[in-house]
Amino acid sequence: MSFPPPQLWLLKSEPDVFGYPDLARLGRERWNGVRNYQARNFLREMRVGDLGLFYHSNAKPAGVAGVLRVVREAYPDDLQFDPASEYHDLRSAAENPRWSMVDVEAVLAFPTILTLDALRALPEWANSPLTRRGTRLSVMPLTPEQFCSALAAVGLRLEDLVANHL
DNA sequence: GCCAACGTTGGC
DNA sequence: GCCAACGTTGGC
Repeated sequence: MSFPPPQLWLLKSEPDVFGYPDLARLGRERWNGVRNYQARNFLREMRVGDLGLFYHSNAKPAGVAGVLRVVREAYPDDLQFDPASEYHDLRSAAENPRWSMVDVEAVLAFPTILTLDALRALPEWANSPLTRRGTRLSVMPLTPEQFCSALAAVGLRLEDLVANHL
């Protein structure tokens, strides 16, 4: 794999608002609207080339729908200064923006949704904020074991992902 | 700095 | 639609 090795992430979105198929159609999009400091800090750690799982929350079924890649590192979230947006933040100053976004591109749609139940069945995911009760973090780092076990659970291999889609 | 009230997340 | 769990706000 390339050097430095990419960091791995999981990013949640509600598919009724923006789902993996929307990203696949657009090719590339801003990941904006994150309004939680811990999640924002993870966005700021992302580097071009990092890979992420696109997770559908508040969905039937909830689960991972595809793989994405970071194509632009953190810069000010456009919506915080948009009065028409529900993500408008009056307390965010233009000279010191409070919220960040990255740009991501679609890499690969999972052949089927990897459901939350299926993730819970994977030992690698036992301690993830995703599966732990009561945590609502919308952007989180993944271990290589978590990432690869999720791929494997839908019949994908990291080598194939790298060879065919990156 | 405490903490009650409130708003949001997100599975069910 | 319910509601548990959590983060944020704001009075004190």
